[in-house]
Amino acid sequence: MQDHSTHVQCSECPIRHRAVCAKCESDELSRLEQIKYYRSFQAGQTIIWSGDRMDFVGSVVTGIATLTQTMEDGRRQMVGLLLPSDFVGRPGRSVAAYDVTATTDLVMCCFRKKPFEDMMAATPHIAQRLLEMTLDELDAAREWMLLLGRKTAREKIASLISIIARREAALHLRKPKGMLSVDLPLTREEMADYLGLTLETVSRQISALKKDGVIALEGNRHVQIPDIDRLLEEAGDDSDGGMLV
Amino acid sequence: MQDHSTHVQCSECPIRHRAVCAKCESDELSRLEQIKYYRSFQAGQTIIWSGDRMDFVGSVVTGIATLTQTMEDGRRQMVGLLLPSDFVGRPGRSVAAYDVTATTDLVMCCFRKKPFEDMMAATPHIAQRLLEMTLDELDAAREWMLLLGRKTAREKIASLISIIARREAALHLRKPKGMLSVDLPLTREEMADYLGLTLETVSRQISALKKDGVIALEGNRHVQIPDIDRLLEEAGDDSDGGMLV
DNA sequence: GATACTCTTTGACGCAGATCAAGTGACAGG
DNA sequence: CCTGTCACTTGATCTGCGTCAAAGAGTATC
Repeated sequence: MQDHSTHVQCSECPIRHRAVCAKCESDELSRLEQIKYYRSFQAGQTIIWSGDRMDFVGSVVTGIATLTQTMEDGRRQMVGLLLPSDFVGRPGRSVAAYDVTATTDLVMCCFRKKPFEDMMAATPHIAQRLLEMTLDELDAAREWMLLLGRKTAREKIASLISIIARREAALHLRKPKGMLSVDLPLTREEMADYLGLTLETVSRQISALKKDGVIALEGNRHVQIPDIDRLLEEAGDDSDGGMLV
Repeated sequence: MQDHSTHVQCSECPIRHRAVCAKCESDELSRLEQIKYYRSFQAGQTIIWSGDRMDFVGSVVTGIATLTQTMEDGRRQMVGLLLPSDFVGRPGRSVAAYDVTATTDLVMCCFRKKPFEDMMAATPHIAQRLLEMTLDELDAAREWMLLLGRKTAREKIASLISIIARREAALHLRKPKGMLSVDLPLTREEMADYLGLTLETVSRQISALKKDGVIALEGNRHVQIPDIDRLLEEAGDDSDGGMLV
């Protein structure tokens, strides 16, 4: 697979940045430009329900969305956390498999499915880029499975904070230096759904990490990390998880 | 994405069946034929360790393999179960991210990475087929996350049995009819690693399901399912999971 | 046929995290 | 200012599953 990532130009629309190479596919790019459109959602709004017809794919421009699965009796498990530039929707399927919810105000860049699929069939780079993104998501899902299946509540919380710190850092393209400081974009209940815990346990473990000096809280949603290595150790990860690359 | 699956011809090599369309890509197919080779492994043998250099991709021809992640203190979580025709290895990465282990005697059809990637770049169908397979895996991973995060031990066991039943049925292209009967290709410990439990809990819950008449055991590894709907209900799934399609 | 494996089952007990419940603080609206 | 709501914290208690331990069952080796 050729790497075109070095000469990608990013602009307002993340799909331009993530899914195609600007230099090599400029004509297809302009066709993508023609079929794209934007949708806005308010915090808390459900974008689409599992089982609904879904005739678009898209990527998050600003804000945060979640994918969740719900059992009949109401038990919920988050299975995806979408930050800006993340992709939603599956080419080749017309029914949503998960609830997609905006947890903050959110702007999404959408493409109607049919023309997007046509374009994908015509331009190999898009399919290849999408494959790469999907493989990354699969890796993230497998990391998540280890967390859900084998980590303690304390390790789960430490993992979540470091995952969010890592993703925010990657997003802003800045190296973490000095005292790291992270906004948690989720409520305690959403964190619980992410981690397979109850919200009470989430709250208790955050308090415990704070008492032990692993993190410091400023308000409820803002976390400061005096020692990232300490946090990663608490998370039970055997590597730095790409944090310091 | 065009659907060529209807006129695929399957033969000894699953990659032919799963990754490309025989009618449309016959010339590329013959090139795939030229670069493929087979490797055999014994039950229990580790195919590759996480962190090792991995210069091939491949797909399982016969037998069963697992992907597992291990924490420093030895806690293990299975993150992938590979049945015949499943694909291993990630184009664009040269280091294995998981331990890959043969749990039964196994034959794998391999392609050296470099020529496979060249071929993928040259033949769009391969990338598109691989994207589809990866998206399927991602869906399975997300179902698995719900299981790990929110299901009880009993539901986990019932889910595992129905998952294996479904996949075996799909493999043999036969509709389940009458008394379903399933071979569990995993030890109790491997099931525990799949489900995020201990082997003792797995054993206890299997005994409980047997006592309650949900399943019947014939030896340790062979399960009979008198009532598949009952089992699916025990699994906590809200659909039949494609069982009866 | 005895021994030594590995895989599995079953029992007794303890604990991490769920459940149930009460209380705090921030903020909006009347 | 009072009141309601929402997100969060903290406490008390319960329980599902993990841990530790022992023993049964099947298979291979000599």
